[in-house]
Amino acid sequence: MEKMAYQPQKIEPRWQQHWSQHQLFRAGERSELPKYYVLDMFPYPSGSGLHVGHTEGYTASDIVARHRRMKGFDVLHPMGFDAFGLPAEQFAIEEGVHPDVSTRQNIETFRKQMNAMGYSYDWDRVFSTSDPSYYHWTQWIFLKLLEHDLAYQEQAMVNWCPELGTVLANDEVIDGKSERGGHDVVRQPRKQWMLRITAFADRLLDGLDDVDFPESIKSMQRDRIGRSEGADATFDIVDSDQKLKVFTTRPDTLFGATFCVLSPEHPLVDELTDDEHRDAVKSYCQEAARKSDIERSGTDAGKSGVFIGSHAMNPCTGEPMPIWVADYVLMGYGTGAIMCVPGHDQRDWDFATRFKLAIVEVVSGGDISQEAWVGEGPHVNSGFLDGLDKDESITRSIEWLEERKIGTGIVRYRLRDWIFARQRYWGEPMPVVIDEQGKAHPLPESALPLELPHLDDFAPTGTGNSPLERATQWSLTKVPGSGATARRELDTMPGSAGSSAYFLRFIDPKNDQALVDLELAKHWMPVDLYIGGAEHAVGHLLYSRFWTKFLHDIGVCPVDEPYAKLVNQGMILGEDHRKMSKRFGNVIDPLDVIADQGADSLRVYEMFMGPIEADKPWSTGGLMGARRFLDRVWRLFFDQDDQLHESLSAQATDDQMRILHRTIEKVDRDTEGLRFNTAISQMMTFVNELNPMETRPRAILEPFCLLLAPYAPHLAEELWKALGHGESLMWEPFPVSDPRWLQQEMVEVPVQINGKVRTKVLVPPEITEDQIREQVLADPRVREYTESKEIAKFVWVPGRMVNLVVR
RNA sequence: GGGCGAGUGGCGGAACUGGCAGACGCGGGGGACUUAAAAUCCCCUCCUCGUUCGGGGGUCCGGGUUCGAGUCCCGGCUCGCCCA
Repeated sequence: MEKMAYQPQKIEPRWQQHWSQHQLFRAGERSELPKYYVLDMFPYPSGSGLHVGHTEGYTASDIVARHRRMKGFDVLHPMGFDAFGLPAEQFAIEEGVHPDVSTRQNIETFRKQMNAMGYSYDWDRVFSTSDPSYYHWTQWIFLKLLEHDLAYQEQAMVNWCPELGTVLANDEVIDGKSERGGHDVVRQPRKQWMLRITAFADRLLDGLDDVDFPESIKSMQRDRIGRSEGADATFDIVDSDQKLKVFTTRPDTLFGATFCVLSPEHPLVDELTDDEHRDAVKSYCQEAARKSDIERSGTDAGKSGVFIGSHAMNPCTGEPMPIWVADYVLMGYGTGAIMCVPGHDQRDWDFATRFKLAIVEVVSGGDISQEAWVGEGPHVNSGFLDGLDKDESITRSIEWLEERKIGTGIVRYRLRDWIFARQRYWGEPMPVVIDEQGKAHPLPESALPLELPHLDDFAPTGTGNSPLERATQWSLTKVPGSGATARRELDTMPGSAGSSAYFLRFIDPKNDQALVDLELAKHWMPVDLYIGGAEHAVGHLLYSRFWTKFLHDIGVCPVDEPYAKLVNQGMILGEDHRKMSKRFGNVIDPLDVIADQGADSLRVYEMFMGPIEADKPWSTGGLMGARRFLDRVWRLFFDQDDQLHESLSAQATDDQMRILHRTIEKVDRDTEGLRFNTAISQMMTFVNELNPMETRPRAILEPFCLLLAPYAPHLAEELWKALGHGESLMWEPFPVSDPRWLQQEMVEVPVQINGKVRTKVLVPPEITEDQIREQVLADPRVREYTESKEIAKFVWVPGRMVNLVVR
């Protein structure tokens, strides 16, 4: 007869079916228990399916979900699909399939893969952002934003990508190319729907103090928000009635301002340019328009610029300051004009040196003939600020500006409002109609969801208009409540719309009266653990935090921070240590791995590779190691003929109890702390130590089986059943370690002499200092080193080590 | 240029609040079993001197604090990410 051994391909599908049939992972069934909400960043259902990078994060969250269930929590662990947006649409266009069809197909593939991994999602709650019953509420939130004056239309400079036929968000543009496809992107003015995220800038900043996110993510968000305190100052222009408003973070250095720089787009450029300089300025501005913000503020910043022939008056010194145009000053930030203090700003110093402009010292402490002095020191050459330090003189200079009504203290942000429109087909329709005067009217809530009309030709129009203009029937409508002719808004929402409140919808996915029932939301929010890639560090996280704060304000969401704890899983690199990519041919498909070694091996291997947040290279050998570990687990339970080991009924020995309880303690603590790699290494140690032992007592194997369950759930179920249990172990209580078995009878204590380990002594853990001192000094090895020497010091760290300082 | 993070065997990585550096796994070497191979099991595997016991060195580099530093402090180098 054929030997069974461990055959994951046979047992895994069986248990997946069992779990799904018995709906074992439904949340909310045990509401008397404390809740735990563990969420993955849901995926774009792309055509290429999941790869092993996705499965790393999903496996981690699944282990946490399973561990928490066994620890007595009611766990909400949902999954859905971020189906609207560019990736799905580009895929559809490339394949010549309607996105509605391709999205469904792709979701089917994703679900198949996720099931094959053995993930314990509550599939009752699944939705896709492209489902009308879901985007109903995305549209509803938009109406609420409109109602609260947080959505508005504006002529704005946008990133227009002719190839994709749409406007892109700043974070979808990298080095002047589109993130998707690498197409050229140009700056263009266009009337756009915008969301006033800037109104929440301070709250988005302050909220970071209260959440458990990686420091790097927090600092990226702080950078993006870019709060800076300073002052606006208004300068007179020599021989002109115009005034020039500049923003500066260092109003205290006003006495050192020797020139001003305007952005090429600044409205006064034309008026203030004299005839002599007009040609040069004009061609400079045209050149600048071709560059992206990133190029302009990049490393060459401050290397170019032209004088326009006018001067502003320095209000402190009364000296004229030549006005220049330079492309490193951006219109989108501050007032689009700056005052330059070359003595104390390196970029201004470089510019002044290059164009031979005056450099004046106003803060002492450096040598401004060599470089700008950006450190602190008493002010000099600064009239009423002389001798004051930085903080004091900032305060005084702002007071001085305000007294003279030529300036004011102000806080500015780098954060821009959120461009909330795409000229693409595959997105949420805006619940808005435009009347013949061009005025926007919101739809009533009763008209939601406004369904996306079916279009056979959904490709971008190429004119900059949305493909929805082809849906003429759909587009033609009336102004709600008036009967006046109108057309629907043809732009659709951007990709990040659907993911900005989805965590709320998972709580109550079938509610057709509200986004989410408030009581249920109070129960489940916030998300206790959110796992996903760092690529969403700013965009998605900032947007969803913004929406959460807004929904909180209008009483719809009980919390104002959605995620209590965030973890970014690292990248899985190819076996060649390069980023996994079709180009390098180093992509690993989880389904192939599952077919070869089983899902449990893949789960255990990915968790064993290293810390969850680190980038780690794939290793086929490493995967085989995980498989061998599970093989050894199998053989721990079964003999050669696949019969349970006869010694199952044996009494557990003290050694066995100690190794078991050490393992329980470490696996529990490490799983809790998301240190899955060390939890697994402890289970490996357990198997290695138990393997040569004579007996395999049930009292040892059963708890181990439960420890293994979150990591290798299929194998654990199979073993649990073999041990004679009729029920799934998914809700069995997680083993608890007994402190009595954590105590060692004797501990081996290293003895150092002058910091070097020379010998070891075996002592009971509760030995006193006097006792161990006596034992150590009597030790023959120690005596070799102490003979005829003085013992200057005796250090005893209880239970850890001894150090003798000998002279 | 600024911020954040990282640098430990041939490789992935361990090391609690300063306390035996290299757990666990991969790879490599040797052995057992086998007609043979695979699989499995056992032993060795940081470098170096040494026959063994043992000695010396060793966590990117240079200093420091400490009885004791991978861990803390100062200075430097390299890499990664973000911002400029």
